[in-house]
Amino acid sequence: MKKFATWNVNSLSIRLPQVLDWLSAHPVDALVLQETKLTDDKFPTLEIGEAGYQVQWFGQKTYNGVALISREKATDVVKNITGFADEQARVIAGTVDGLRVIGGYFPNGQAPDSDKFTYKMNWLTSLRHWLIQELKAHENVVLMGDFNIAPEDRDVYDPVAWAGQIHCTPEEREHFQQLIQLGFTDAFRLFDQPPKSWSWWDYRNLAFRKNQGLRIDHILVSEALKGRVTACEIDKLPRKNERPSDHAPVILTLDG
DNA sequence: ATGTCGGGACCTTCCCGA
Repeated sequence: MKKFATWNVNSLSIRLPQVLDWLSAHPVDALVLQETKLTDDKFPTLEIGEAGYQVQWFGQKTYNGVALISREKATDVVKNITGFADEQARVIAGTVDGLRVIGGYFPNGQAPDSDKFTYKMNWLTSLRHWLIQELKAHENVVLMGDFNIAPEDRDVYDPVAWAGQIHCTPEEREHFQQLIQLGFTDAFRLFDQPPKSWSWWDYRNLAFRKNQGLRIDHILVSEALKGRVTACEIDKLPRKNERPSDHAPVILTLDG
């Protein structure tokens, strides 16, 4: 049995103790983090090493930043999308125990009429082209992270209010479906899930208390892995911590 | 409710991004 997870921590400086606590309760084989918001020289390699994990990291000042934490050292590490020049640190990929693990912090996009949305569309197109190559090179691929896309209306607490809004536009959802068409499966939807399952709740408006959220953090598995998936769950517990991230971790369990 | 966070700088208060 193997376990993989993704978590947007919204600043690893603030959240490191929670990440270490979480790892001791959930000793996963690999965990990808998003929004570390740390330059590479400030990355807490020592603390993560003391917890018994290897780590690869790729960050920048103030914004973005990703990491791949794993029991076994990741090899063939790639930072950002090959073939897409990007100022922003958003992707880290590595091979762990024969599985290609790709962690992504997809652009937020801000608003459908913004420059940031155009960037998001270009980023998604480039990601897809690169993934075609990754899928040719690796049979077992796990693509996970903060996609900043709610794929369907059932992934949105108020689909009417959010219709056409960022995370829910037809263009973003089309990009998500194009990833699925590469041969990926949304592991969360392989199983019956509680209704109103979200992975993100706005800090504002008492959103978590009212369970007003979106499912925008995902774990996609390649065709060869689909039959090995035995569970995929959102762990809401860390969102109840005293200084929580606005995102909850998502956990994948594989047979064998 | 444009309601909260986190980081950073023109730094104890504002701005941006989410």
